[in-house]
Amino acid sequence: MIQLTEKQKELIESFGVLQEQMGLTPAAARVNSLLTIADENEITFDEIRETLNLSKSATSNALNVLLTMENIGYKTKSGDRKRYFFSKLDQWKGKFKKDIIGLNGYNELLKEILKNRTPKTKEYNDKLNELTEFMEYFITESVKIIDNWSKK
Amino acid sequence: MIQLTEKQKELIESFGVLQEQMGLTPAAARVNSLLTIADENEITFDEIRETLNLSKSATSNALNVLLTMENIGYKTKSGDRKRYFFSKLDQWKGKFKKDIIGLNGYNELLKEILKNRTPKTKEYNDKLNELTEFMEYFITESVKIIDNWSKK
DNA sequence: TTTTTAGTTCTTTACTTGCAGAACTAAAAA
DNA sequence: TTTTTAGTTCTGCAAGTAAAGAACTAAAAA
Repeated sequence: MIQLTEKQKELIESFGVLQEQMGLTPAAARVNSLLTIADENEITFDEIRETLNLSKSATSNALNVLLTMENIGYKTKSGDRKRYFFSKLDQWKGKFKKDIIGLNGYNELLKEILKNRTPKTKEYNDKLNELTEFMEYFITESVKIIDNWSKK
Repeated sequence: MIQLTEKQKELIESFGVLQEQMGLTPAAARVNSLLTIADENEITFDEIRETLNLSKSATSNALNVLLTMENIGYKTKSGDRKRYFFSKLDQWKGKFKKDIIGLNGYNELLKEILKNRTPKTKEYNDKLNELTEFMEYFITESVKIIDNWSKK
């Protein structure tokens, strides 16, 4: 059982809620929050289960989701079968970049919509065109921004 | 009933799927797609209902969701009680900006987590600190990018 | 005044989700 | 060889959602 201050419990809940809004299940959001907030950086399956009052299945599924998203990782210790889970913070920049580049797919569809529009609605088509150009601009410039940070 | 080419039907489906992934319900996603793709820029409640084979309630709810999100708008014509719905494309830039500025809330929480961490895990705390600095940098730079486009 | 129009709201149903609890498994320990 | 450990997978349920259909409503038309 991981000892948590009241403040930490509170932070786990609010950070948990934020992450639910970003698509995680309640259980996965709490596990990720715990690993981000707790003083001990490496926490075992059973400690997580006990601390968050989750069932084994919920714990197992949450951890596996977070592992495949690479939000967390784990290490092992020789002569010890347990896995020690920890929060990975360094995937953030990569995720930002991926999300932004993902907008390309959206933009490609917008362009195809534009290509297939009647020429009669010029005003609307112009707006649509401006939007695709904006998105293209935004994507390339944002990626530049992110890459520039890494160079600092 | 709005006449649609096979290509348009196909585009409505693929654009619909994309928008479901962005959080819209299937019905709302199709309505938004229809308003984006159809040749006629202004479409009535009943035309939408018929074209997409939706119930009145589904149509009503979808339209109201899209209206409050400001994804669509409507106009009226004097001596005609119907509302004529259309796709708003110009909200996109604003939404981008809002989403990015919304990251501030996330970042504030990360900062508070950092403030409440034990000083013992220096390496981890440093990473967390770099993350919050990166987010701050990313937010201000992205907003600049967006504002620069508007000035062009 | 009654009927029609243009929707909205309520009720019910089919389906999905998140999780608990129990059964299971594979490796290590006893 | 049996038991324990460290989980995973399966089953079932409670709660939540999306949408159909029907009942309703407010304004306009007849």
